[in-house]
Amino acid sequence: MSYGYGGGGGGGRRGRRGGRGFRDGSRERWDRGGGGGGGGGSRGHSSDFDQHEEGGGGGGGGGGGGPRDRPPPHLKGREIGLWYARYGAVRRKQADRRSRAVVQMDEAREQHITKLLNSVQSDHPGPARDGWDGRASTSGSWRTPEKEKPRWKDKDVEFLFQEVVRDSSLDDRLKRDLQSKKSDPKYKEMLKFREKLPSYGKREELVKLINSNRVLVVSGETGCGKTTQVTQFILDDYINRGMGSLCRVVCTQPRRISAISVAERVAAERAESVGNGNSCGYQIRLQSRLPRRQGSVLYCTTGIILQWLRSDPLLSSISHLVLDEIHERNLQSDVLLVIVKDLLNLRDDLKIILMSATLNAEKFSRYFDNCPMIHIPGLTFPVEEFLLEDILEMTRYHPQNQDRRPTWKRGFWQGRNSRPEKEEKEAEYKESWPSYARTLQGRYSDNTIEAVEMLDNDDKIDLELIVSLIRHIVLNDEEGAILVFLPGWDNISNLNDLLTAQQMFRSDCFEVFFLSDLVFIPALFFSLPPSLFPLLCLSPFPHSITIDDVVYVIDGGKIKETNFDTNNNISTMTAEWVSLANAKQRKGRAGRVCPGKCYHLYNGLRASLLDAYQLPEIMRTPLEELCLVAARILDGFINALDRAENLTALGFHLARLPVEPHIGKLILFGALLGCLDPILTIAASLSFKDPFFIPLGKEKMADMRRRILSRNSKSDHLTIVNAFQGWEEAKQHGSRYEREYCWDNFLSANTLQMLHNMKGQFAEHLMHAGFVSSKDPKDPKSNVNSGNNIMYNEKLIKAVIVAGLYPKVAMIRPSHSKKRPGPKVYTQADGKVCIHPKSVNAEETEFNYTWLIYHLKMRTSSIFLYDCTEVSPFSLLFFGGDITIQKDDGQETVAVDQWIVFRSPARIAHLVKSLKKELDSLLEEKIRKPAPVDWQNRQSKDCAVITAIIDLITTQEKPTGGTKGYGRTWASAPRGQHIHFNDDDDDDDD
DNA sequence: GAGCACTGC
Repeated sequence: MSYGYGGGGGGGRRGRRGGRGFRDGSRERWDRGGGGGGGGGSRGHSSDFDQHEEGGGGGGGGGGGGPRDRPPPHLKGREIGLWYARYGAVRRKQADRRSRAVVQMDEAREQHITKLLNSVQSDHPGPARDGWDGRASTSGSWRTPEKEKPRWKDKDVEFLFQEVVRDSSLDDRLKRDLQSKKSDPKYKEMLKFREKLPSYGKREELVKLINSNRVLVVSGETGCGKTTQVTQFILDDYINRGMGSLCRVVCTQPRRISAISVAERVAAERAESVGNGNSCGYQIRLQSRLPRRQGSVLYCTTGIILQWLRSDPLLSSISHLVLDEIHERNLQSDVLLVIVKDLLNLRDDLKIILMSATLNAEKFSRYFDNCPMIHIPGLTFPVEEFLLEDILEMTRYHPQNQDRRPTWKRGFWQGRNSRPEKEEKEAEYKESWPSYARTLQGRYSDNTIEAVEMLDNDDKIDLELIVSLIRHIVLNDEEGAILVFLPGWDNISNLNDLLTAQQMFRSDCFEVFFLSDLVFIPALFFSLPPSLFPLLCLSPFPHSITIDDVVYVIDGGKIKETNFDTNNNISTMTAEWVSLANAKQRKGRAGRVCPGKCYHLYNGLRASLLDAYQLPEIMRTPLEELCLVAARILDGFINALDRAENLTALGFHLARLPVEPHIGKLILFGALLGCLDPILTIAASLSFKDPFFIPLGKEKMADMRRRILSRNSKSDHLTIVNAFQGWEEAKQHGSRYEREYCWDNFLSANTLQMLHNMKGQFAEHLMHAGFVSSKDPKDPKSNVNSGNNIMYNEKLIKAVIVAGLYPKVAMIRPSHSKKRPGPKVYTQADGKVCIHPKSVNAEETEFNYTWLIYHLKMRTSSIFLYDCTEVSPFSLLFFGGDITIQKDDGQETVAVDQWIVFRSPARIAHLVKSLKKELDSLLEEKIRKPAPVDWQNRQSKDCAVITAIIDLITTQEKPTGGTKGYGRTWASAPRGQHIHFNDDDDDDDD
């Protein structure tokens, strides 16, 4: 008989899901250390079980040995399942207790640390404050760092602070230049093109409206030329009126790539090169080509403006601020809108131009007190639309292979909505269905009506239907490219497989292209014949392709959406129904050059229930991220008002780093603990993206390369450090080696270069703040503890990762299951979670310790930890939360935040706790008065305490390695006490 | 066994 739920199992499992809920079920499993040892007692109505527990549990030799425990014979059905569930919980608790790592240190260290503590503790009488991250402290030392940091001294930015001052000789020169341009053949040719744009026809009206209003909304679809023309109209109007020097237009773009390409386009239209002090330039993070200070147009990302606001809350150097693509409702553009509205009260000379798609232009006008709007027509051809029932009728398709499993057997989260509004929508849909089905009768065949109903019962996109539709178009319609919108890579890959399996699509006349950057949704690009698309075939940059050749659009009806589930406090990413705005945008992809057709894979009822727009990002984002944006802006305002004393010292520094708080903390610790270079690599990749890519079909190979690069570190973060170091080395040997290295290891050279640049930016910040003495991340003075070129200090780096990312901790329980390899992982809040398959730890079976630290956790098909690093007890004790020392069931333990429990003699635990207090107060002091640690002076208190801790972390925890299950060092699970779980034991959680 | 999309003096 197998362990788990036999006959009554299904019922038990469903009951747990439906009844008390996922989180309650999992929370029970946690041994909270302090909270009463006997787990069974609190819920025990089953005396049979309790007796049994006492009899079987005390043996101590592990569960693997004796005869299998069984439920008492009088229990039946569901009771048996419940008995096993409780039995399993107690057994796990016992096993966890047995498997707790032992925290110890050798006698010499113990004496050394005792002595050290005696010598330093006299320095400050009171106990160290709770935690140094500001959670509990209200003490005065948390106030602003004592010396005010100098303002940013970069040349590029300095001029932005200068107010626009009229310069009449410049006015004259700009006017003469513009006049002479009119005879420049390049300019004239460009002008011919510009004059054909719909926005050019509105030139005079636009200029008039901008000059006579403080805020103007310009609406118009992509392709009407508003992004490239409106800025130029403003500038040229000023120049022509002899006041060019007073004009400085800044136009924000949501994406880096568009800021560059639009600036290049505008420069070309003005027969100039971009930047170089000319009339048009761009600025994005770590990359800029700046125009002249006065009489110019600057395109930049929205984030750049948000950063400027910190130094110059009034944006005093700008005369016109143009916010482009605000209909997208990005987090950053929404935040900027709020700020701009306030800014209008402080600056009566600032002009604001909001550019949006037509769809929601009015909303923005209303937000700005019904400011005037102007509409620019687009240049599009009519597109005929079809709904699911039309498609089924014309293709005579009948669904096969429908998922007929009962709903509860499908994935747990499938069909579950994070937001209550979506549940309501579903209910409304179900209620309206019968009457809608009646309206179909007579207009459509019975076959179609039945098929619509069948497809309605399934969440998945029917890819066979898409194949059938593509066949129909190819056989019955005019020639033209077909663009398919699908919500994810797996859909695209599967559709590609289905298509290429068909004889008719294997001929040379057809070619399938993948575009991943198109309108932010992976889309399958299907065309005939391929000769129509030389760009597609030749261009190494898919996003530079125009899709003017698309005549047919197939809209799968779904879009991937990130959300934040406030009930369970977790980020999610799921495929949801598109909004009307999405559908319209997809439809717009057909008919760019001739009339087109658009096929939506949802029925008329669904169409009537679609939301007008997606919920804006600002409503779907975790508060942490929002607060950060707000804090950074407010920091700028507060600073300007000289009230920075409200920020803690740590907050003060974190607000200045262009990263989220956890990563900022990581960076500061990397500097303070002298291992800057590797930590900055990790920080850059966590805040941007990891440099690995996984091509479709090469997953296994890519996994293998990553595992090799991990060098058995059990760490995705160190894998990235290794990859980065390998890349730096390869680059030194020349670009051919660099290319080969990247190719062999599935690395993106572009991403690695970006990481490199970001590291430089971080180091520069640290230097300006006073934490390090050089802006070179590799400076030896910043890396005294990094290790050497051949071997970096793996253990210390892992400890610093804990310092930055804590409390994002997960617990590992071993699994020796053959059918499901890899560790079983639990977090305190979510219960069982999965390590994402791209992690090097996804299938790891040999861990040295039982704790992981991670950065990104998201719920998609399951709850995944996307990146993780195995970490040691000492690193959690010194760099985690509050330490408590207590006895648990006779065991002497030391725990971090009551949850992460180790066995440790009380004597040692107290020593560790005192040393951590010293570390906290020292770090607090360092952050309050930033200064590089003086590693030369080994006698200094800083150095002595930090060195003692580094010594403990690096020498007192030596896993012997090479064994299965837990590490077998005396600092980990003691010999002879390995935990044995049965192979079928991993069936107990969801 | 899985990868919507962006962004940061």
